Amino acid sequence: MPSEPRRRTTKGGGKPLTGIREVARLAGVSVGTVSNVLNRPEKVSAATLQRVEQVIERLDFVPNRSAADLRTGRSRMIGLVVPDITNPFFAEVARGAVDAASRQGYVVVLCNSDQDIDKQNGYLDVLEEQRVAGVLINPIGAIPTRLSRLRDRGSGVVLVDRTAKVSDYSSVGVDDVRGGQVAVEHLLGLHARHIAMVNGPSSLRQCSDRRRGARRALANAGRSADDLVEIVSPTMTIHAGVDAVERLLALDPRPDAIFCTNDLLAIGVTRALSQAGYTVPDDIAVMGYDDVDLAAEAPVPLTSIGQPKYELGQVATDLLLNEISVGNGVKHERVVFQPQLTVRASTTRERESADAPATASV
Amino acid sequence: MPSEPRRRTTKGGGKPLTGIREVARLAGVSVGTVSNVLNRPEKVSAATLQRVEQVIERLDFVPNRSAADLRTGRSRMIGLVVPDITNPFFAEVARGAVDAASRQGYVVVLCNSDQDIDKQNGYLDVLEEQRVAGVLINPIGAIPTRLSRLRDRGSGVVLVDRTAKVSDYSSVGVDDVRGGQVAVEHLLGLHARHIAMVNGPSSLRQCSDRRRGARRALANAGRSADDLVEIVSPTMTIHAGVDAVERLLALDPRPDAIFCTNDLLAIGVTRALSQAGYTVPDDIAVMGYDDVDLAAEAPVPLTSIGQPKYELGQVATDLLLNEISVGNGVKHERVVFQPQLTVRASTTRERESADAPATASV
DNA sequence: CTGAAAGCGCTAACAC
DNA sequence: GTGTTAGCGCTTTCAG
Repeated sequence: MPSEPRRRTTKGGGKPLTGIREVARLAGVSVGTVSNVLNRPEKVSAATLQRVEQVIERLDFVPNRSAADLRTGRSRMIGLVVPDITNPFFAEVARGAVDAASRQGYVVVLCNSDQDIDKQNGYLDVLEEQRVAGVLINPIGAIPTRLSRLRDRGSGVVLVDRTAKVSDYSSVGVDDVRGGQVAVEHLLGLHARHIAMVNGPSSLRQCSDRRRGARRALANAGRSADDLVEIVSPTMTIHAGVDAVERLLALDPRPDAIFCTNDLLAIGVTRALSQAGYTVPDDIAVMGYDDVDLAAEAPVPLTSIGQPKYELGQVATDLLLNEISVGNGVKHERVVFQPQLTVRASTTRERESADAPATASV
Repeated sequence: MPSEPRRRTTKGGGKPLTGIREVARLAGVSVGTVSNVLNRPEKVSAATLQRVEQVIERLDFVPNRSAADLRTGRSRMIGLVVPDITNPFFAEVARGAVDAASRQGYVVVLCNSDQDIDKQNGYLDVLEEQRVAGVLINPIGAIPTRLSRLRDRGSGVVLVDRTAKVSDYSSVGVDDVRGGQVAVEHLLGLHARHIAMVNGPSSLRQCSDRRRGARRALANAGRSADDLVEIVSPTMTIHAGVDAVERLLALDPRPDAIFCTNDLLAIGVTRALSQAGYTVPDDIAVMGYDDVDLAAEAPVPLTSIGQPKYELGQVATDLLLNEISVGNGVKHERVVFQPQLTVRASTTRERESADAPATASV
C-alpha cells in the first residue's frame, strides 16, 4: 500500500491542499491547460485564461515548485557561494544577485563558505542535490573540482571576482590592475614627487594586481617603477594604517602622496599623519580603495577607488542565467568592470576638484 | 505520448544521470534499501550499507532533492526575508542563520525586501511555491497576512528583531529597552550629572525602546526621567552626529555625558566635540550603540552596546526548525537576548576601566 | 532487515 | 487551443 502523505488541512478549517488537477476540474478544463495558464498564458484563449485564473484565485492555489522542478530536471534556484556575507563587498554582490535572479523568477541560496574549503565543498554538494540552475562562486583557493561535476549535471557556473586560468568558466570581476594604475595616475596628476603605497599581503591577488597597476602608472609617466615605495601590512585595518605611518615617515625622501590599497588603511594613515602634525592633503595626499561608506564621512573625506559591487552580482547572475538558457555550447564570457575614482578632500589641493568620470566597460 | 525529458549525457562522455534505482540495481538491493541508506543508515546492515555506499561513490550518485521534496511535501529550505542584506546587522544574522540551517541539512534562500512591501510579499509568494520548511522574517510594516497562509500550508514562521502583538508567532529579538537602560546606567556610574541622548526618529521601534530604557534608568536612580534631554536626528549617520553637537552645546546645563543610539552618531558627536575643543571623555563622555567594528577603531575608541546578531540568526533558525519538527500544536516562543555593554576609552575617566559582563539570557 | 509498489504535483509531447 | 497521458526520482507503508 502506498503511503498517505499528510493531506494537511488547516486546523482552523482552512482549505485542503489543492493541486493543478483540482483547479482544472473546477474550471472545467484539463490539467494541461492549467499548466499552460501558469507557464505560457499567451497560448491560452482569453476566456479560458480568465476562468482558470479566477479558480486559482478562489482556491488560493499556489503551484508546487518541487513538482515542476522534478519534472523539468532543474530547479529555479541559483547558489551563491561567498567566503563571508558579512563582508560589505559580498553583501552588495549578493544584493545584486538576488535582485537579478528574482527578476527572472529565480531564487538565491546563500552559502557562506567562511574561508573553509571543506565547508565550501559541502555547500557545492548540497547545491548539486538541489539540481540548481547554476552557481555563483568566489572560490577559496583553487577552483573546486566539484564545479566541473556540477556543470556535467547541467548547472551553470560563474566565477565572481576571480578568474580561472583556464577560460573554462565564465567570470565577472573588476580590473584591479587598472584600479592601481588609476590611483597612482591621480596622485601623479597632483604633481606628487614621492609616492608610497601601503599594501596588504601580496598573496592576495587584489593586492598584487593593484601594485602592478601602480607601478605601471609610474612607468607610463616615464618614471622608474621602483620609485614606488611599498609598505606591506599584514592586515588591512585602521590600526594597521596607523602603524604604517611610522615607517612611512622614516622614508628618506618623505612621501608626499600615499596610496593605500583599502580605505581602512587610508583612514588609519590619515589619522596618524594628522596626529604627527602633518596636514592631509596639503603636506601629504592620501587615498584609499573600495570607497566604503565610511570614506565619504571620514574626518578628511577620502579619495577612493570604488568597485561596482551591485552590478557585479547582477551581471554575474544575468550571465549565468543566459548561459543556462543557451545551453551546453556556450563559450564562456569574462566580464571585467572598471574601477571608479571618486575624488574627495584627501587629495584635493588648491583648486583641484575634478571628479573623474566613471567608466564601466562591460 | 509522454515527453522524453532530456536524459542528459555529458558531452564529454560523462556518465548518464543515475537515480536511486540504478544504484539499487548495481548494489543488488531494492530502492527502498538505498533510500534507507540515504536517510536512515542505522537501519541498514553494515554489509549492505557498505556495498551501497560503494556503488554510490562509483556512480557519483547525488540524490535529487526535488524528488524527495515532492514526495514529502516539504522542501529542506528556509526563507530569510530581510530589508537589506547590506546592513551589517542583517548580514550577521544571515551568517548565523545559514550556519545553523546548514548544520541541520537545510538551505537558506535569501530574500532582500529592500524596504518594499510589494517586494516582500512577492518573496513570500515565491517561498510558498517552494513549500519552504519555514521563513525567518524581519517584516516591513505590519505583519504580512501572507505569513498566516504560509503557516496554513505547513511552513514555520519566526519573526526576527520584531515581535507580533499577537503572540501568534515565535520571535527572537534583543531587548532594546534594556539596552537603553544599561547605557544610561553606565553613564550614571560615571557620576554624570547632565545626560543627553542623541536619538533617531522615534518612529523606529529601536529608538523609542532605547529612549524608554534610558528614562527608566534615570527614574531608577531617583531622578526625574525628564532630566534626559533628547536630541532627535532624522538620520543616524556620522554627519548627523556632527550636526547634533551644535544643539548639544547650546543646552543650558551643558551635558557631561551623551548617549547616542547608534555608533555612527556617536562617532560624529565625538569628532565635532573634539573640534569644538572638548575632550572626550574627560569633558564629556560619549557612548554609542550597536558596537560595530568601527567603534573599537575610532580615534577615541567608543563605548558601545552590542547585540548578539549571529546568535540571533542562529537561534531563530533553531527555533524554526524545532517548531517544524514538533508540528502544528507548538506554542510560540519568544526569545529575548540581552544587549551587551563594552566599555572603551570614550567613557573611561580616571581609573574607570571595568568591562561589563555580557549576559545572553535565552 | 529487505523488497515491492503506489504515487507526490506537475510538464510537455502529441493527438484532436 | 485544449485534452490525454506517461512519467520525473524519490519515500514510505506493508508484507515477507
